[in-house]
Amino acid sequence: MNSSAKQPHSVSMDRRVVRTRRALQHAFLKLVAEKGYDAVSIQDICKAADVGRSTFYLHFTGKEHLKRSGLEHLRRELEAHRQRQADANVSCEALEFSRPMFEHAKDHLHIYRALAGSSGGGVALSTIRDILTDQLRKDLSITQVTSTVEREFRLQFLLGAFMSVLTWWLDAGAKGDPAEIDQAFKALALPGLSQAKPISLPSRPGSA
Amino acid sequence: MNSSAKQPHSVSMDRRVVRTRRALQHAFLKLVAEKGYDAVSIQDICKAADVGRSTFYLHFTGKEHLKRSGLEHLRRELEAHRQRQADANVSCEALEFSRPMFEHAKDHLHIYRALAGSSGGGVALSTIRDILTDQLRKDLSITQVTSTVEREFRLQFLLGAFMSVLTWWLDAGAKGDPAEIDQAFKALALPGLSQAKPISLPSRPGSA
Amino acid sequence: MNSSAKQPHSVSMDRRVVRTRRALQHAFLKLVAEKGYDAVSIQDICKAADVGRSTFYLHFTGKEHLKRSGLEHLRRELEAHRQRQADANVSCEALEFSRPMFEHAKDHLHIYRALAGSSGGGVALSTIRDILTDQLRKDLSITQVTSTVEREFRLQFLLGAFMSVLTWWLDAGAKGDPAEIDQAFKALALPGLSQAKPISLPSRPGSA
Amino acid sequence: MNSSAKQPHSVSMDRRVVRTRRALQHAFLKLVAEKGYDAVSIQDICKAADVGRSTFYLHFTGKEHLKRSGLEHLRRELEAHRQRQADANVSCEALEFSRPMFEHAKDHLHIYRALAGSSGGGVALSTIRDILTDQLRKDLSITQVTSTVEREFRLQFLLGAFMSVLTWWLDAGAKGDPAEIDQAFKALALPGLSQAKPISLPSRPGSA
DNA sequence: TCCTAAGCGAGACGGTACGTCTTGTCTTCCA
DNA sequence: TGGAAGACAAGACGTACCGTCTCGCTTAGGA
Repeated sequence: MNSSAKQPHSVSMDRRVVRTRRALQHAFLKLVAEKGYDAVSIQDICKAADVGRSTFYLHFTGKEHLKRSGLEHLRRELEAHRQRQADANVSCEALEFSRPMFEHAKDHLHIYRALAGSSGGGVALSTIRDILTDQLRKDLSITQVTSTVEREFRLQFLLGAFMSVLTWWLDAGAKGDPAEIDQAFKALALPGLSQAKPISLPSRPGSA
Repeated sequence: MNSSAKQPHSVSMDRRVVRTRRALQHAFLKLVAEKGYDAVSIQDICKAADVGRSTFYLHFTGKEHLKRSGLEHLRRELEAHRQRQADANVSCEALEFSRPMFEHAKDHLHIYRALAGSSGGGVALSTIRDILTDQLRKDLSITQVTSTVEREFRLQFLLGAFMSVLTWWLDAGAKGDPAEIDQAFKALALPGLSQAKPISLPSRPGSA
Repeated sequence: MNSSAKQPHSVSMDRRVVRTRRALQHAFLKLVAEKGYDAVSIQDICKAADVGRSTFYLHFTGKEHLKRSGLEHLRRELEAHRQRQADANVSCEALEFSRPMFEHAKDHLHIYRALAGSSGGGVALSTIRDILTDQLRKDLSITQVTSTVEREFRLQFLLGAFMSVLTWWLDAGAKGDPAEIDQAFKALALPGLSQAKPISLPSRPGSA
Repeated sequence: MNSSAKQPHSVSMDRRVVRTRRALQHAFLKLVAEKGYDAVSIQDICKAADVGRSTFYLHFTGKEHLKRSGLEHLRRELEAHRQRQADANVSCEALEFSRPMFEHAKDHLHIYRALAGSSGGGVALSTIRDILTDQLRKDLSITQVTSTVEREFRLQFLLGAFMSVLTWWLDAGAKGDPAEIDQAFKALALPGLSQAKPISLPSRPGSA
């Protein structure tokens, strides 16, 4: 009963279990936001959630697992959100990934600030980045860029820039309409991308 | 005797001290590259450096201190490198920070891969980022951008993109001439920057 | 429903209950014989008996209770056996307790080896000893020994010797006729007892 | 540095180590006397000795080890005591083991009561028994008894009786001269032994 | 050249946290 | 609706590090 994926969320799951997990996840977010991921011990979480430490291990294998359980939830939400966006908005311009992300972040500000803001140490940044990587890769594959290296290079550039901007925006309170920040981001990013000139790069920089 | 700054480097410093510190720093880099920063315990470092654990605490207050001591060294080197570059090359184009950085990274590849590569978990990324922030801020302050917010936004964008590209390049082995990757980076970054249109942003997104 | 004494054995007792208890007691004996009393956890017993752990607590208050429940059964059997012997055999020589005990042990060898043999750690030795103490006390009270202290001293001597011999005999497989070992035991014990000389002992060594 | 046997007792051993071990052993005895061996947790011992729990594990592998360390000490002492007795008293009558034992027990009453008395649950009884077994075996081997089985049988009888008497005597406060109780013990034991008649026993009751 | 101050190793020590295990109670769910 | 399943709190276990400390030995660098 350890995996959060085992039970499709509250389908015939003991109500105590639901209660306990929610308490743990909530306490986790709170503490991470306060002290940063590394400084939060499992004991802290249990104390904050008012849950016995052994009970913690009935549900999660460790701090890492608890974190991932939350992120998995996030991923599913984001994926759904993106899908809805894509369905509604046909005018699929380039860099489709950024807008839904900003919107979703604003909608779940408290979570994102804990997991992606500078408080909390950006625990989940790499996970979010992975999620976005998938999407962006698709976006770029349909462009005119032929070289794999060139494509990967642009991927890194865009994602780095985006994650940085996202974190900054979250830290600042995510004020304003997500559309605004998205527009600003694209204003900086697109001109460079549209440059046809495929800069020469070492033919095979590696795969790591 | 704890601070590395106390002694102006090898001026009348006991040779044993030098030996010990070097051994510790070397072991630290090796282990971080192998297992990642968090997974390296002080005990590991001492064992690898063949240094008594209590001796460690004669020189450093903890793992964090040891890391910073190495980065301080790096910072000074980088600063010097930048200065030399600036003196020699008068054609100060924009985004002056990137080129020296790529070069310095390639020159000290083994250190950078341990501290900034994905192995090692990017321990020093934030420190490097801080170093670059100072420089980039100066670069941007002389541009036409007036709004503080707009400037900060561009800063985040550029640094994020740069750090991402740098890490990627390092992970791939830092093949090719630093000038090449620098050129590629600027090709993506500059067009967006030169856009005069200062995108409207929430007047005061924050200060963090 | 906890006490085994509550129901006078199979008088209108739910057959499922009987089944469950028997399963637990059986598993208990098996495991004690295998690993010794202390090393057997309630979890082990339940697993071996294929009974839910909470069910265990419906019938017994703990491991100790389970053990006693078995011994109570034993005590009743032993008492009955003794009575039968006494009725049949009128030639009540001294040390009447030993013979029925050896016989009963041989008759229920598997139980005795688990509870009194060196495997199992002699869990029940003290209980058996208590049972025998009652009987022996009566035997001794009719002898010529007057001093309470002297009587107690002889009690301890005899019981200690008997329990030790019994355990040894059980560990060795309880081979041979119980009458033989009983005869041997008495041959060592009786001469000393028949000595009339009441050795001087500190008038009141205590009461424990 | 875990074994108490490694260092011949305070020969160049860190005084802190001596202090800590003594504190632990002392606390152990006290608690065992109070609550019985099983009910004493390592945490209790550490708290009572005012020693960090991790420090405990620097010296002992567990409760068992701590117990044995004390008994090892006891064994050496007893052996020495026996030797002294044997040297002084040439009139080596039979059953030489009992007298020194009673004397030693009286000399170290507080230890014996904790480890062998009924309070404390007779933690060390089996160990003491083992020690005595060696000695008694020698005593019996020089008697006229030829059969191995017969000899083993007498061994069990005597040891059982002796341990029982010893425990009883300790529980009662070990009042009186050790010589008195020893004399009483021998008065019960010797007549049976001197009986020449080697009772028939199953030729080979086993070896366990 | 010596000898004195330091660097150093070894490791004892009290802590904190870990992940595991067992116990006895209490609650949910299902047949 | 009563009993089985199992969630739960409590707390001990043995391990791993941490940071502090004391102890002697070695050794470098100034007298």
